[in-house]
Amino acid sequence: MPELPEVEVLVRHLNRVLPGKKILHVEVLRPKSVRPNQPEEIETKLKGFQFVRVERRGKYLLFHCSGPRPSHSNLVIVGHLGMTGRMYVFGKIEPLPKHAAVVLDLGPERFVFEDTRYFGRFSLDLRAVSLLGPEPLGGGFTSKHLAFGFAKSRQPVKTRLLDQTMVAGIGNIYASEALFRAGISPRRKCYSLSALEVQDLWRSIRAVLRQAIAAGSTVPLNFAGAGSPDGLFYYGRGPGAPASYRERLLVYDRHGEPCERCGAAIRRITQAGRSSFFCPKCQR
DNA sequence: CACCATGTTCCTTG
DNA sequence: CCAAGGAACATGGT
Repeated sequence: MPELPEVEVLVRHLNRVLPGKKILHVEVLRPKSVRPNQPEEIETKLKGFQFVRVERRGKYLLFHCSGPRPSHSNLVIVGHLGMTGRMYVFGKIEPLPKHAAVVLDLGPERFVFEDTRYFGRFSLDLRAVSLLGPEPLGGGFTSKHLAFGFAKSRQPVKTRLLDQTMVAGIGNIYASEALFRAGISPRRKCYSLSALEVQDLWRSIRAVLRQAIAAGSTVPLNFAGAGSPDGLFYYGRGPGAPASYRERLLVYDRHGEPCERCGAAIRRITQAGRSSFFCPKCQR
């Protein structure tokens, strides 16, 4: 589920339900999900703490918590959804999902971090967060910043956009979408982009992310979905995807379909081991 | 069985 | 030394 817009929508939701809730008990069912911490460490350190607010940094979720006594220092739990992670607050009657990784007892409810592939995290390790580049929708991300990040790079621009230390939160879907919007081929070398192209791309990145957040915010999320916490948010383009979502992805996973703008067939290529989608006619 | 998947990190290569 | 590419991680869908 993991690019910036999806995490942003999730964070907004969690901020409506988590603040003020106290962690009465912690259960780590998948030790890998809390790495590099130990399960016992997580279970003992989190117990008794209370959620204050949830913050997003790139694709990371930062759960700010306060201790049971003022003498306790505050605590930040670092969450990341990986490829398949989900987080939600459930009534206790609901059965735990097959791949529940961490469960927090909140009293009448329970917070669940579920992660099929266990690429995600729920730890106390802030190192990766400290290395992140600026927020693409924040003031620290300017077209000059982007130009600087491209200046000496011989990487294809698509690959570079996925570097979280340059700018935080862009993933495989929105990298392709932003390049399509800007009319730039994913294969272009970073240093070859003109100042105007960089500015177009900068604008496109922000527009694409903003639109996705807006779309996700309008989808009726069902975080209490009975047995199917997935009814809430679908991040692909399958038959289960909300129409608003499907329509917004103009090139991603549309290999062979006609380009929305010119009708040419969308192409799929592999870059740095990952699929990129683009219109060979519109994007140069 | 083969190939694909929204991400990050580690190791190797050049 | 650095940049870039690829594999690994683990599971499920097609």
